[in-house]
Amino acid sequence: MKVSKGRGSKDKNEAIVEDRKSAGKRKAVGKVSESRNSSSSSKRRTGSVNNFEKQASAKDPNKPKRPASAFFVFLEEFRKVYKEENPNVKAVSAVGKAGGEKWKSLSSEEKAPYEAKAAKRKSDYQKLMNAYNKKQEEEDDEEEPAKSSKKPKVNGAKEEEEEEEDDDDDDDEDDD
DNA sequence: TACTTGATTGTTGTG
DNA sequence: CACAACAATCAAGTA
Repeated sequence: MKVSKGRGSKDKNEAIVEDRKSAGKRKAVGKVSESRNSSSSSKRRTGSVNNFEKQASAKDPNKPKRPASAFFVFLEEFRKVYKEENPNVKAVSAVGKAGGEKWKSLSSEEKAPYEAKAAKRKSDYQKLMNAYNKKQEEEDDEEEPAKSSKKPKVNGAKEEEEEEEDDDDDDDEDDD
């Protein structure tokens, strides 16, 4: 029991989720945002509140992008299938709609493999972030110490996240 | 930019 | 100070 929730009285994210869906796009909802709105002003861009920083963060080529969600993983495959069935349709919106519809049609078990894949990506993402984080610390010297200090392979890179490997799934193996 | 949904992230708010 | 929950942006596919 967590005494009380955060700022809002709504302890159910479901309610919000519904709202989000209702609105269609989660943009400028202005529902319970009165609070953070004061500070964030309009929208909290990418990380930084100041538009100035916005570009800074956006210009980070080393910054790992967000991992694809289960839906995106599914989309990747769906796109291929959709393309074969609809070679004429190359609009991303078409695949998005069709994919979204199909996605909802799938059962939890069917989404399971996709979620598993997405989960794996998430782990990798966190790992990349770890490296990215470190980089930020030693940015003072060199961004990529590839010649001086040579670090062949860091095996125990897992901080606290245990990664489960599926032998049956295709994974990136070792690179020599 | 169009569109999909999920996730990541950031900020706020209360205890 | 820390957790919790919301709120907004972004992630890819091509013309």
